[in-house]
Amino acid sequence: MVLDTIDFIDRVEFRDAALLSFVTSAIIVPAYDTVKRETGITRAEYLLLLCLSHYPALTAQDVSRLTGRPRNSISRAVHRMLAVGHLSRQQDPSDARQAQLTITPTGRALHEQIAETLRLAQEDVLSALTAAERETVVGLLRKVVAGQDPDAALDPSLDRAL
Amino acid sequence: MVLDTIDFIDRVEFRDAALLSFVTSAIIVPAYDTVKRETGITRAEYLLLLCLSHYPALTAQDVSRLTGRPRNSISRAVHRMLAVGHLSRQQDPSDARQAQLTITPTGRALHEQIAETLRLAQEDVLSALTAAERETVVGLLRKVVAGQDPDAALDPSLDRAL
DNA sequence: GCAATATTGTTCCACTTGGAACAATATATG
DNA sequence: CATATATTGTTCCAAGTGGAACAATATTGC
Repeated sequence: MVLDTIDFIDRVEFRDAALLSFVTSAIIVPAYDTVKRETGITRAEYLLLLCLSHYPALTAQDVSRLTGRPRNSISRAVHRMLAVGHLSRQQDPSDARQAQLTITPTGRALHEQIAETLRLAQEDVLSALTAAERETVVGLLRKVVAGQDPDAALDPSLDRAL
Repeated sequence: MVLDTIDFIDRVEFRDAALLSFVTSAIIVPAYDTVKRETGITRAEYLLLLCLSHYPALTAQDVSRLTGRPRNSISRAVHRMLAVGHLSRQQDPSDARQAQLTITPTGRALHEQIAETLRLAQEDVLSALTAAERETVVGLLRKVVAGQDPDAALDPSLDRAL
């Protein structure tokens, strides 16, 4: 029996979603495995660093909403990253429930290493396209993203695949 | 603080991968949650049914390779689906180690229900594109898939997102 | 033909994950 | 102003997951 994932995808009832999923996974999965092996960092932890490296300060709740991961996952990630000094936490004076999280220089350095791994994986997979083709795909994906119901759009967020 | 996942994606170091991931998740995650809620079916189980509904018979190992999930996950899924009568197993006479798996009518019906959920979610998200645009994206994604190293291509498979 | 190696499917276990309940604090409502 | 409701972050727990070791069988190499 000849088994070929690619032929299989072509016959699936939701082929377009399967194609998207396959390409996404082809980038994300190997890259994330590399990150985990090289740094021991967990997915929630890396999403946390990613968010904090793009905002001056965020609460755990902010990160949860931005990434679509539940608050307890983020809470765990915050504690681990605090323990190894990749971020710092400052109690919010105006609201005793929440704390502002900030990334430290070592956290930022780690983030840059991880981002580079992801970026390389992305280039590796997408190099099958010419520059113009890639621009076309990106443009159309942006159109899809822009077309989502804004309320619903926050939900899928970066969950699961990224 | 204004938090917008979409703006965030635009600033990420690996933006194209993030876009792909977002669109994939926007389809897959809500659809899969619906499937789980409505049918109680697990991801490995649904991948199993999906594979078996597209091949006359497969071994557990075949399914593992097609989906990229480890054999023990498939083994568990096979036992659960056998228990509820969604598939049948027949010992291979030519190789006592393996068994041929076949989907039953009830399994096929369940698969069709699940596939319809996925297909609707796909249409919902991708309806932001015109038919021509969608064809363009699909064509370019196929080119990306075709451009992958065939050995590596089997690995990401349907893992993680689908 | 036999020993070494590979493959299939399973069990076991350690780990990650996310839902639910919770305490502390803040906000809304009458 | 007091009570009801909402929000933040945490802990606990049940479930899913995948690596590793395993027994049974097949294949390979000498």
